Amino acid sequence: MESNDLRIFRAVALEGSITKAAQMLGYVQSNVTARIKQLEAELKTQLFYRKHGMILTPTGEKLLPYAVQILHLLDEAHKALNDSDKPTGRLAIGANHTVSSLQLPQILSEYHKAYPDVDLSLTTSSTDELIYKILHFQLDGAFVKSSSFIDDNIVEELVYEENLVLISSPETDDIRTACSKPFLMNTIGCPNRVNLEQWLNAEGINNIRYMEFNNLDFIIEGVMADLGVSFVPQSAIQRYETKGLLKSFSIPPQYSTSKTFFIRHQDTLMTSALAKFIETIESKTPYHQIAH
Amino acid sequence: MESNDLRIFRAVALEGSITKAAQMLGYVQSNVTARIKQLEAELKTQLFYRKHGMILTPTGEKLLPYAVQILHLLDEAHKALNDSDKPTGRLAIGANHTVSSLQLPQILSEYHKAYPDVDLSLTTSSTDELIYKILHFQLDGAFVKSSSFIDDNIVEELVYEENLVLISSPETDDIRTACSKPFLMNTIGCPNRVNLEQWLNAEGINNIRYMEFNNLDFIIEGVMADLGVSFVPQSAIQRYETKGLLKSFSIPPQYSTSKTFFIRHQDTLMTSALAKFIETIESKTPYHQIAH
DNA sequence: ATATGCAATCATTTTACATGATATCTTTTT
DNA sequence: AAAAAGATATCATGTAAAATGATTGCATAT
Repeated sequence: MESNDLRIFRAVALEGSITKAAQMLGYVQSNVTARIKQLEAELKTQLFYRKHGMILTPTGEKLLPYAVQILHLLDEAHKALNDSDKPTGRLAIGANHTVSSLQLPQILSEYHKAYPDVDLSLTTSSTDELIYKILHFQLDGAFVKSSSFIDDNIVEELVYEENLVLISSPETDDIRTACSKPFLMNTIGCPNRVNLEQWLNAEGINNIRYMEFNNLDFIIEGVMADLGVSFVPQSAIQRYETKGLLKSFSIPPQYSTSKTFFIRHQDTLMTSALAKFIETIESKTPYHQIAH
Repeated sequence: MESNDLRIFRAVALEGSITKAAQMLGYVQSNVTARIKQLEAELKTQLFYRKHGMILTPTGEKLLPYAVQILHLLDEAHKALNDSDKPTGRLAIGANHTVSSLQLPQILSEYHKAYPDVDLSLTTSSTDELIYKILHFQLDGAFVKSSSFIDDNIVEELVYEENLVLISSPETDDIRTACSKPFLMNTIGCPNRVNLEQWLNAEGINNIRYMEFNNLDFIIEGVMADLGVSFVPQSAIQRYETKGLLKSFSIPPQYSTSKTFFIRHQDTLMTSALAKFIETIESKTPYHQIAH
């Protein structure tokens, strides 16, 4: 019993006539006769009384609601897939710990408001793990900091460029004094920290001490309390600096520029849910260009 | 998109592999590949990522639940039809006014208790209309009084034989006196009335007056109040006669025998619901034999 | 009694499905 | 780095099921 058998069965049942059903379906009458007889043989039961027309037997009446529902579902399924203007389904996004706290909540919130039918999921993990999941199609895309991923299957898009500054308590006189204090930083592997170390190296500053914090607010509070110094997005501390709660020092752009990328598999199916997500990213950020 | 396409799609989605799905379905690998590609072409969308295995795309994930449900319903439908030991569905029974009030409620009640999953429907109307509905498969069967229906498509079965008696008030001396009173009878067309008239004719009694009642209890009350006489099943008045509330007179069996038949179309599909109904009738009545 | 409307039958064509062998690509093993 | 293993894609070919067109036969209506 296949769905087309049920389509023919339904037509005959509703029309009460093989001839009319055949016209409706665009078949020739003899074919409809054959299909119905075949269905009756397969189900080992009579579905119609033939009385100069076709009248459902009690068994046929049992089958009809199933036929109607199954055909309706087939129709629904077709619509659900082809109705691709309306973003629906699941959208699995990943993010490195470094990016999740700042722009991402805004982007997700705005996207969810615009497209509430999409089930958003956010996975926060290390960049390596994010890349693995993208290569295995477990994520539709991810926000990461570092670029150039070797793998040809990954396409990346710059979505945000931030300026990192060295921050310290207001009393600090100069950069070198600041650098003698402990650095309140994220755990190893954070790209900001890699940049920082490169600069410190270039300046010939060694003997650096770290204190590990994985929360930006804690870090800022710690710096204001003169627990140590840090290296954070300028935008995140602007309001504290204007109030005189801390002091910031700029370092050369090749070290201070932090780039956020949206990466995805080059073969990801561009669903409307994903397309609209990328649109949302772009609308929130002045920068965007395709790399690789 | 037909159900077999979905069956193949489901297997590939669940196995994550065309090769395994093919083994499971008893197909050769290349066929499964072709079916999936064809389905993707028909739906104009990609359903799987190919990464040394098959991984559902977001669109594929949308389709899967439909496929699962549709295939489940097909299975259900098949079971519902072949599970013919268990009476279910609708059973449309008809009855002439004459029979509906006595044995029928008992039969229906007993049947419903035994097979509560059958939707019983009872249509009370004239014998002619009952026969029309049976010939057009609008009723699965009907209880009627008169026999021999000319139409070859109707089969009949005797289910009940009753003895009709002439009843009158206790003071009535003999049959002829009784017959001078008005007859309280059902409307024209009632087979009992036909029998009665045949006997009266044979006895040479004319000038009969009728009063029409379509309720047996009213008739009996009327007779006890000496409003007139009547011609009713002996079983219905037995308890009144033993109390001396009325008197009954027998007439020859060729006129007094009232037969109830269960008739149906010879081509009615013998569902288990109908078979069990006929069993119930037979168990309630000592008489049963196939006629015609 | 005749004509009409409808389903059944059957020989034939057409289409879609299934197969088997082979190519191609990816991942794992050596 | 090379080879083997494991997976899907492609293609020519075979096969079975579906669809057609013409005709027959039955039941209803005029």
